[in-house]
Amino acid sequence: MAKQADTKTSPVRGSRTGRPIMVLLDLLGRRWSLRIMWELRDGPLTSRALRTACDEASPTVLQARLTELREAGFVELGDGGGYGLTPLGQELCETFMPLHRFAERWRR
Amino acid sequence: MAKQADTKTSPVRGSRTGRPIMVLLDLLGRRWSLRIMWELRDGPLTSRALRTACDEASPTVLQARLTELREAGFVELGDGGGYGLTPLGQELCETFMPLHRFAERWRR
DNA sequence: TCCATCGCTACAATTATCGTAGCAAGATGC
DNA sequence: GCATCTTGCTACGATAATTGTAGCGATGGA
Repeated sequence: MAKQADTKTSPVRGSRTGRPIMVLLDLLGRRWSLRIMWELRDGPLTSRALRTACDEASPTVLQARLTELREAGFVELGDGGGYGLTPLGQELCETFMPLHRFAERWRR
Repeated sequence: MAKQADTKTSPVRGSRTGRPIMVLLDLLGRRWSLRIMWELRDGPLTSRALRTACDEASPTVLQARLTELREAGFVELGDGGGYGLTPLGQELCETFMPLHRFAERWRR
């Protein structure tokens, strides 16, 4: 791969300040990031199952997001295969849960 | 512009199902969407002030996001100029507030 | 009138994402 | 052994999104 070396996902694309909230908003603002977290909320999925859950999103970008989310510590590759949320990732995911109710109200 | 006609932002790029949560995750998963909501949390900003707050992001995409967020009902253009959150937008923004605390803990 | 700022747009260059195909490694069955 | 399978993951050309710079018409003061 050797695209993103060792830091986070990149020299923080969306913010020069490096404030954690900006880094987080940028990371989650990339395509499929939020969706991936959302789809993993009920438990681990294999890479292909995740792809199916994400409307057959291209494996290229899915792999990229997965790597980023893994480096961020939100997602991990289970020993028996399959991607799942880390405890930290679950915590983050629960932060989004109110979004579900909000979205339902919002559709009108 | 005439790119997105009258529906939401597009025929729901990130999801074919049209489930509100997917539409929302997709909308917020576009670049600068989350950031814009975040920067408007303390009150309205002029388009240029918002641009400054968003690390000089290009006005092209900022306008695009602003239009989408306006069509979604989260942002409005105040009578005296300046973009601000609608009551609905404030509600959504408050949903993100826990993210701030989370991000601070996460940076380590 | 001159100047500043407002919201907003054009346009080319650069990135990111898509879509399809396929790899190597590890199971499983025969 | 040896065919399958499925796993995580990658290559690569085509397409769509984003960037950066410049500037528009309208509005409001001096």
